[in-house]
Amino acid sequence: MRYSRIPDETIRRLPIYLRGLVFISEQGQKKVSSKALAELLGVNSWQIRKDFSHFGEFGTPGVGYKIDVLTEQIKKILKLDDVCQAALVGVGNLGSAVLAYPGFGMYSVRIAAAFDSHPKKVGKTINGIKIEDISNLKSLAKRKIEIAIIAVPQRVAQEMTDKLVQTGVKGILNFSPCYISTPESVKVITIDIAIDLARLPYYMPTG
Amino acid sequence: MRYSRIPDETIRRLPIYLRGLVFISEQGQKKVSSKALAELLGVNSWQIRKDFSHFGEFGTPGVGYKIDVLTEQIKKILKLDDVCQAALVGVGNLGSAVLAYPGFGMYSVRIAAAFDSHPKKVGKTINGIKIEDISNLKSLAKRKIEIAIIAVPQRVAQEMTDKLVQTGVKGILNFSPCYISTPESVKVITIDIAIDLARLPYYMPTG
DNA sequence: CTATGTGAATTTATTCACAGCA
DNA sequence: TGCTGTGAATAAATTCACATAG
Repeated sequence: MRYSRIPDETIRRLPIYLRGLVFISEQGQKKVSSKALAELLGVNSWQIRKDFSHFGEFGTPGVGYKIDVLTEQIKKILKLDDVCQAALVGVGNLGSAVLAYPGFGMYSVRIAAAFDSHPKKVGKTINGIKIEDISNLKSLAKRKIEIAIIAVPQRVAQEMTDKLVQTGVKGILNFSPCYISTPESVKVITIDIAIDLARLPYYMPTG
Repeated sequence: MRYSRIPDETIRRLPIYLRGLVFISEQGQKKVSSKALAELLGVNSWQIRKDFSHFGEFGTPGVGYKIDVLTEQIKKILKLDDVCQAALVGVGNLGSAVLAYPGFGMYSVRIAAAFDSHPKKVGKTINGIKIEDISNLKSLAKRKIEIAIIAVPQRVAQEMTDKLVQTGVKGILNFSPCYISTPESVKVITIDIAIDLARLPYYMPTG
């Protein structure tokens, strides 16, 4: 079933597969079977094959998948073929951790600008990125930055979002622990680092 | 349909509802309708009602839900009625941000210990928590800490996990960007802060 | 008249089992 | 023989429509 609509759940898993493929590739491997990838990632092999089947056939029965071909395909589906520039808004504890995080490069995303409102932070350089004053946010339009990562306190999250939308940002990764409202055309993904911890006790054996 | 098995997706959403309820409560409200809560959180009202219906009936038709009753119920379902102690392993950039994060208290989780292997960090105090050497990990068993948050490099994530399992930890929140293997009895939830960013371009309009 | 709670319908996702290719 | 790719079967989640309660 080539090129049917790709289920959202499959899209959610593709970056995980990508991470696994990069890992295996770094170990010098050229090919991988769905079974081997599944074991590395803690998922089922048939799930992987079904997911891949939604956007083509590039495995070889009896052998497996060529890692470079598969990696390229997944990046293409996720629209990660070109390097994408992102801006960070809010360089507090969490924002600093995001700025220092090495894992974005794998997904072709580069943090190219950082903003904060605190005078003590503005002007400092972290990881090669100079922190700019929040009033500079409007320069994003000219700089062709279409992704923003916000890590600001809840009380200013919506305000920052509105400003970002005005500059023409098309996607926001929201680390603030609240819903932020945007036009249909601006996609938001929210990560609340506490919220997953909250369901851990539910799954833990009692006693 | 009282007390049927609660779907996993409902469990995933309960902490979000809890966050919303705490927010509304802080504004002095005592009651809330599914519609008002839905608007605050950016979800559907029927989804909220359906979710709640899996574990009881405590709304009043024509009025809404009493916030305190609902909050208590959700905490009970999630097993968050008692305060839960957690240990942090790995006080790097991300670990420090976790340690400073104010949002865990809402879910009755308190970070009670922190560990690192780096001699420069051991002995320092962050947010009232003194960082201990990783060799002290075995003391967790005596201290009745059953939740661990790991934020260590991938190459030592499995090793730390194995040690934590040995101390009797029953749940792990994993910020390391890799799958970690545990016995059935130890629940793992993984958060890779880069992985959600990777699917943002897919949902962004092209052009 | 308003808002809950829920059966039924629909949509979506997972799992299985195996045909078919290298 | 080993592994992919996929229809069919199953399971799960979402959405709707409305009876019912305050």
